[in-house]
Amino acid sequence: MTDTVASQRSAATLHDVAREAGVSLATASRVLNGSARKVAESYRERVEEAAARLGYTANLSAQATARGTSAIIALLVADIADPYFGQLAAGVARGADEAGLVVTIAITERDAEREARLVRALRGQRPQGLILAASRTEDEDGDGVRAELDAFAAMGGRVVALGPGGGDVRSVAVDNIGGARALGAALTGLGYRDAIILGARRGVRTSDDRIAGFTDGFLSGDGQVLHTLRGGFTREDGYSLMTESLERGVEPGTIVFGVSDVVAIGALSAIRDAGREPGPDVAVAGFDDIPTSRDVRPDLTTVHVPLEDLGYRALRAVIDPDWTGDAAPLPLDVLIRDSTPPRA
Amino acid sequence: MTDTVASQRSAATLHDVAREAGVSLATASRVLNGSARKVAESYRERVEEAAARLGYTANLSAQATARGTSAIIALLVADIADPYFGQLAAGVARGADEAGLVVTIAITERDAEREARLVRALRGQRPQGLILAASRTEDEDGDGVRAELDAFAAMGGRVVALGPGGGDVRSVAVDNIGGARALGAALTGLGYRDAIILGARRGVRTSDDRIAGFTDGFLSGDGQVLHTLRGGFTREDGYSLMTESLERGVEPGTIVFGVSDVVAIGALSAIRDAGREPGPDVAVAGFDDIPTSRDVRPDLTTVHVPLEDLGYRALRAVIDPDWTGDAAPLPLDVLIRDSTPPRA
DNA sequence: ATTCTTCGGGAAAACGCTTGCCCGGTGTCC
DNA sequence: GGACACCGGGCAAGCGTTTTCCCGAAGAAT
Repeated sequence: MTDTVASQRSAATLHDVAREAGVSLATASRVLNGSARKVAESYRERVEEAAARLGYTANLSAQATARGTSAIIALLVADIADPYFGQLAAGVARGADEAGLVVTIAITERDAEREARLVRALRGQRPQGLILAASRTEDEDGDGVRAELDAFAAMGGRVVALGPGGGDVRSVAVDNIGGARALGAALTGLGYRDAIILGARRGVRTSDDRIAGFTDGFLSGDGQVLHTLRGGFTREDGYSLMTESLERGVEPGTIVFGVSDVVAIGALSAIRDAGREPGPDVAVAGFDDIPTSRDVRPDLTTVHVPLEDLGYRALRAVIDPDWTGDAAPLPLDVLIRDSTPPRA
Repeated sequence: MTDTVASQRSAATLHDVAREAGVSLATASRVLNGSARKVAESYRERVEEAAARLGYTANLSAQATARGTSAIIALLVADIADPYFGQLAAGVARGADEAGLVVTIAITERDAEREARLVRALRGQRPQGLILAASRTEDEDGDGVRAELDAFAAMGGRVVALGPGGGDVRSVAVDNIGGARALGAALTGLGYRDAIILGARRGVRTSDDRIAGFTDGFLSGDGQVLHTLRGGFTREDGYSLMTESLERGVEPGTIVFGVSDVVAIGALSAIRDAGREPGPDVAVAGFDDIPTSRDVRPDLTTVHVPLEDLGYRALRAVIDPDWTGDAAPLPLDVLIRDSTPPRA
């Protein structure tokens, strides 16, 4: 009986391969795990055969300790079940796969303290880079995170954030302000004059930017923002904020802007549950263009954000040693759909 | 100027901490990285202070090589942007976080060869366990994967699959057959007699089970399955399969069963785009109860699958050294909603 | 024929950590 | 007061790799 893969209780080591092939450790290493040095063809074959026979796979941890650098990218998201982050993650994963990197994922649950803890824990992996997709907040409570990030950068790790960067943090940004402004303007063009905004907590950068942009665009088209409600980024937040709004009273023909599609979709449900009809009666617009935005009825007017592509870019930005940054934030396109029918 | 975190270009090592604290490497290790042995309080303090001062975080790779075991769980999904896998991943991530484990994620893109390659690559990380959430197919083309899995198990890694396990593979299963059967029966109870099934490729276990169960339940309620179309698991598959069906001609009052909500939602769109009305005219039912199923109109009749919980269980199953397996597949509940109005 | 290069295999020293073992100092028991 | 546990710090041998040297052989140049 030959010494097959299944017969051993723990993984074959490079040592095993070298012995099996009758060569030195050094030679085996050079053959199997990419080295600049040449190895004679006869040796190469022997080693490769031995490796195949033993089912050898390099121990990445050992490789990382020896090389002093890992093949890991860490990805931090607020909530992986949220389609926004799901698509982002898909882009990151694709890029990582192309580059032969492994991605480890951590969930912040939108909690700054937790986020700091996670960055610290991830630091232990000595990843090549860290992609921060969790919603960045203004500095106040983000200090812990900031400190961990600096520590990470100081030990030679690259950090890229989706959204504003700063300091050692590279940034892949979309033009939230411009996109929201265009949306606001387009809506006044459709005849809307009164708006309600459903946003996240003050200080959450993405939300703040979208609110500011929308307000700007809507005002410039002679509209007025009746009020801005603050909650969070989830469907439930959208639902409860909208319910609150409806209780205060919402005139027919008002447009409700949710700072993300998920929020807007929650609002849609709330409107329906209050016995009103989204679209004709109360118009709704979102932001992100997640796939679901096309599947709800009425389908959702929104601003397209190329999420998957963004994730991919973030990955590129993090692995490129001399990344200079994108010139400007990515411009975004408005998509008018049925949830905002023209008011004549 | 003190020797602060930011002043070094690479991470502080345990050696640095030990020197800074004036103790041996062994003592520093025992204080910082959990050991059964006690260390005098005075020493402990010195070490902890030094570690804090230097911003020390243990190098997980080195730890893994030294200990011979990592703190990693590998998760294999077909497509992380799909809400099904997103929720699953959320559950896995939660469990891993609780257990102090890191999860690395890989995307199979529903390609068996790719899946085999990924398992092999992940093996290099020597993870404690592997969670296989990518759709399992019958053995024919899965041989490569099977072999890699065996190799993984042989070197001491635990594997759990969502769906059927077998061999060294632990399994966390839901009762797809029973759930689908109950759905089929419930629909005949609502007065439906003619069904069309939109499924994935033959051989994809989950799809096959759901089709079999549904057919069984529907027939037993005196219904008939007009035809079963095969495609894939995505929204686009649902859309194109439904379009194909509509071209063949679909009588009013027919029920369309999509093997997943995503497929069903694609069908919904196709029906609408063909100028027909989902629900009253052509009824639709799905499977999984993803959040979106409640947001589409008409909201989708489906079978609830506790995805997040399932992910969590999978994680538990993979880390528990003496896991005995759940007695039976988890029973599933049918949710009748507006997409299948009663006919009578 | 002699000296220089070049080539490529192997020995061994890292990498950053854990852990088995030794050993000196206390406290306990008879 | 002596024999005997304990206790707990430190030394050093690992863990599975990579990579720097060293060195002998073979070919090139003189």
